[in-house]
Amino acid sequence: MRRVTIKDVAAQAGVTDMTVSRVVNASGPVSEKVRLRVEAAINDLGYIPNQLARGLRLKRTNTLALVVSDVTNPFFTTVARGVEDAASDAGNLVLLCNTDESEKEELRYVEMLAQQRVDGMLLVPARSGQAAHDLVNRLGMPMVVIDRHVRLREQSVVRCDSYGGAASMAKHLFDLGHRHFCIVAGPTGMTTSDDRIAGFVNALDGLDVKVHVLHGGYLPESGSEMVTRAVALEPRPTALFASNNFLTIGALQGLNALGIKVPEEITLTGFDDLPPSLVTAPFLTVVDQPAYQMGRQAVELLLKQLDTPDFQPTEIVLPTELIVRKSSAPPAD
Amino acid sequence: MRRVTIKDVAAQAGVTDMTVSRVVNASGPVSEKVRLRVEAAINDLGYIPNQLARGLRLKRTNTLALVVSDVTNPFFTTVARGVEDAASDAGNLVLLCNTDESEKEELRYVEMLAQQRVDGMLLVPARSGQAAHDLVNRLGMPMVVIDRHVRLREQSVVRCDSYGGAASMAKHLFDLGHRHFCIVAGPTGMTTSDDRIAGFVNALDGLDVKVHVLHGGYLPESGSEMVTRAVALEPRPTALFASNNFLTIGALQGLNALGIKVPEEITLTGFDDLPPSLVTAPFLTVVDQPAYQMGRQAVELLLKQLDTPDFQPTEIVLPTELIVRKSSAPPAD
DNA sequence: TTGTAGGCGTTATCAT
DNA sequence: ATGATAACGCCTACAA
Repeated sequence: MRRVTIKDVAAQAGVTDMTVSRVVNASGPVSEKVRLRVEAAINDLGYIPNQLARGLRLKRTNTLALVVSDVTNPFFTTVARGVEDAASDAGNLVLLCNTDESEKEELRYVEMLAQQRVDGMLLVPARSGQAAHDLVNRLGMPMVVIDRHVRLREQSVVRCDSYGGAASMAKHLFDLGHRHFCIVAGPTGMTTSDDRIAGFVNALDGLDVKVHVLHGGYLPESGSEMVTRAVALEPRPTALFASNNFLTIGALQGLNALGIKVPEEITLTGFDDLPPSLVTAPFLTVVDQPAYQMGRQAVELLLKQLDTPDFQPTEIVLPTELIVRKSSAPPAD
Repeated sequence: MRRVTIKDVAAQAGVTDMTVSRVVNASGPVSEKVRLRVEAAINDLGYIPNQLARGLRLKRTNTLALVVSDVTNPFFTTVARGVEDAASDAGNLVLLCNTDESEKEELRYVEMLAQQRVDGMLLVPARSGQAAHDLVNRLGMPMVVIDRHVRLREQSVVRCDSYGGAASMAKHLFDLGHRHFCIVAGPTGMTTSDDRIAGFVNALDGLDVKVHVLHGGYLPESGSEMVTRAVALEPRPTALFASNNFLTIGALQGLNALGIKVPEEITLTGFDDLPPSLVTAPFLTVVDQPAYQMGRQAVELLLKQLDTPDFQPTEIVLPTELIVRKSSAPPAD
């Protein structure tokens, strides 16, 4: 059950492999007559070009890698869809990797991907992402960072205005009359989370308000856990701001479990919206980011980088949108 | 900026490439002294084995492909996570492809994946999936079909008991007192959908009930659209059963838009649960399938198939679970 | 324990 | 317009 090679096709068509190669890739002059014969042979034999051999020769695999913390998070799911669509449009395949925020996993994947000679990498850095970033750079692998960025490193990034988005949320809540806030955040060190905290806090700078910041994990359970700490603060904050979608959902679950009504007893807001296809009754006031577009643009940037020598690292910052819904209301008093 | 090859390492360590190969793959005897020298050279030079060359020689790429209709559907998102985890555990990478239920796209991907010489394929067939299945078979590519299956073809499948799951739902609704049902289904031809309809209908066979079946697309909008048709039926059905998660959500959105209260005015149920991390207040009565496990087991089956000559097509049918929640209640009357 | 020869399936380059 | 040659980087088989 040997695979059909270019030589088999050549023999069948009575030419050499080079001629077949020219036909397959339209990479050189071939007489009409010969071309037809070769095409017939290709169909007869069911020839499938071997991209391994091709890649070995051309140093190009038409394969990109997407490394995220967890596809299961709808934000990343949507990013992944954008990435796959844009890659597919350009004839590229996408390898998907989940790190679960582990820098060790991240490094392991980068190494595997380097071995696979992927053409480029789309990376959502796990935590600080320094080590992975340095490795990728040392290997000279083209890369575009998505969502978060890596501090103190030159890099191409496609991200959102986390700072401004959080600031707009802070203003919204302040305008509603809130003066005592609690930010439910993930681990420190992620630039998005840090930016969101900074944006929120600085927007309220100079005003007579109190802002607590709680740090925890990045999964819903952690949101639930932090929210029980938040409502135990004295005096109890009247408005909560969670720094990502999983934390927001976890916070809401936690409040439900505690029997605390949103927004009657407390206001809950967050970063990241949920896709309309997942929500029957949109309820949460959130800062939304264009996840799908982030994925698409990251790929476009990466591909441009691939065939531009001396490409300069580029930063693309997409705008966020404040979506006001039922979960935010004036404080009860 | 040439890449370091095995020969560079060999030269640096004062041995031949074969010896380096033996060290890298632990594939033959190497004296302690030489091994240390080679390892030092590998580190010095930052050698990264080229999997293209390796794959070309070994005819093995350690890469699997997952072809689904849309990762954005939480069912497939979860399957994808299971696939990636299991593949990663075995040192494999996963290529992700979205077909959007297009058989043309499906074929295009299968062809690209064959060119990449992936070791095997995990396929959720688009619609009937016949053409893709035949192509994969003709190419002799190992494959495991997930979720749906391809009619009249021998194949390895990991799927759920759609028939039994739907039957248990029918019984649940009948026991609540419902006698007039409407099934909100996707396009015909998908085995899951067809099985769910059959399971539901047959479970009520011989009983004095009425069951309407509506067919449409597979996205939420279609669920909304069908539900407006459903509630216009005379007499209006008292219980709805949607054949997948997107249709269920769409149906609920549609009912909300029409101002029809669930479950007070109508009972709404569906197939597929939503991950707990996405839902704050679980509400829908559903038949749940173990999506993550399906992904994992599919990979395990595929890997077993890879290194078992004459592997016999195997079918794994996982049980479903009826989860009764607030959206189902006795008919109003 | 280590090395030599050859080939995996392509394509760039140069020649005819 | 077509062909011969060599190389991409690695590993199997065999020899030393």
